[in-house]
Amino acid sequence: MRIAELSKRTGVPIATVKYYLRSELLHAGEATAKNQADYDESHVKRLRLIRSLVDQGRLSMADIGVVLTAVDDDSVSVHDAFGAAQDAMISDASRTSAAYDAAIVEVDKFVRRHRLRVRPEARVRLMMADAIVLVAQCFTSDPTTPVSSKIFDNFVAPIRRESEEAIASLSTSQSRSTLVEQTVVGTVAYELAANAIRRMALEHYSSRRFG
Amino acid sequence: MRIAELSKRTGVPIATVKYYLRSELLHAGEATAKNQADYDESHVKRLRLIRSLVDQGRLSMADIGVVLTAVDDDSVSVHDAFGAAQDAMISDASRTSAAYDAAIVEVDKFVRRHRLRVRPEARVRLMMADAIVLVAQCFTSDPTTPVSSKIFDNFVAPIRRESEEAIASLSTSQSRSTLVEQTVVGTVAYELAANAIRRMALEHYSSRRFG
DNA sequence: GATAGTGGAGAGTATTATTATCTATTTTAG
DNA sequence: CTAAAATAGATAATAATACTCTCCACTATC
Repeated sequence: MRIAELSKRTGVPIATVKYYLRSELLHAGEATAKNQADYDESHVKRLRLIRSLVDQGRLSMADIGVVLTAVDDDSVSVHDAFGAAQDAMISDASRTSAAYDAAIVEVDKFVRRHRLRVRPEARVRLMMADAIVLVAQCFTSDPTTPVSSKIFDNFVAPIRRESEEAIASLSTSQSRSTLVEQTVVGTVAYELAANAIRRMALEHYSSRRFG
Repeated sequence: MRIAELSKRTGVPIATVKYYLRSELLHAGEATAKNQADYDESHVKRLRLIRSLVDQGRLSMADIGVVLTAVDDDSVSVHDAFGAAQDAMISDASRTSAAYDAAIVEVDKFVRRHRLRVRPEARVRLMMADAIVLVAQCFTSDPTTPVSSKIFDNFVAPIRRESEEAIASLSTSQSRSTLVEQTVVGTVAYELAANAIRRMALEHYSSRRFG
């Protein structure tokens, strides 16, 4: 198909498609002439993936580039690619305070206590530390002393069950890149859904108590 | 305290504090002279809240303004303020496709099935619809036919338990604005933590299967 | 009494994600 | 076959956002 149809099928303006091509987020179509190229379903799929990461995942173009590189690089295993993609999906805020250092210690305890196989350098540890700092800052009188990671212990069991199932349900008949892709989008979709459900539940119980 | 100390205690640059004052996200200090004002703990607290919403909640200044208005307006009940704040915490993407209309129908079914007291106009419904569209787009061959909301049914029970507890644990001895504030920050903190834990669990099980 | 800090207002800047323009083709409709 | 429409690719322009800087007329402090 030509660019006009690609644009129509995905709802992404032609100028934006060209921009993604230039940025190498989208692979070039098959050239048929000096100023003609042929796009296929893989372009539609990739475009949808990019838009999902922009709109729902709220990733920057740079981070999307890292995620897509991880998806596409065949020399990297599924697990490593997924790790790289996950790292790219975590913002790089400053995180340079005493509270952070203390929070990181709590995260390490948490990981050990639950025997989670998480890389020591995995950025998801920073994400968890963010949460701990946030709770300390807004729910305690002294924001500098860290909150114990035990307050999150009750979350672990149900989340583990669900995520184990999510990984198990991936079909190995899929190509490597599709597996990574699905895990990435699945992460975004799951988080959206789970957060939405909790917000609904909060509104429900808030209504009962305060409404 | 003067602005320099306020800046030092919160890590927010003076120029930025002034910007928040101008934008009315931060209330003015008590004026002691034509060019002097006195700031107190309430300013420190508010500044931390703003930074949390910027850094972790990824809200725009405009949306933070809406949230803070809901927090501050004493004429609105805790429940209504919380609803307004939650609405402001959901992005306003386009959401104009056939797939969306179908997804919204699924969300309504979901809300009814679980007997959740959620306002018909609550924007969290759009958030849930986003998740359904995303799953349809990336896990099915035909992205236009909607995915059933039942795929999320298993999430509900544990999330309900946790959120019921979260609402119950709020101390009524707190001021109205503090209650709303804590629910807002709590939402951000919880989502951060829960998402982080799931990502850790995903890495764990991915490591077992693919590592 | 010199030096540094302050409130307030307005202008300036950096970044990001597009969107527009231009040129040299190529396709396509009449 | 030919004129209008579309395309690739490159460069420039734009819109929005979140700051950051510069002034100025004071005020505090050493």
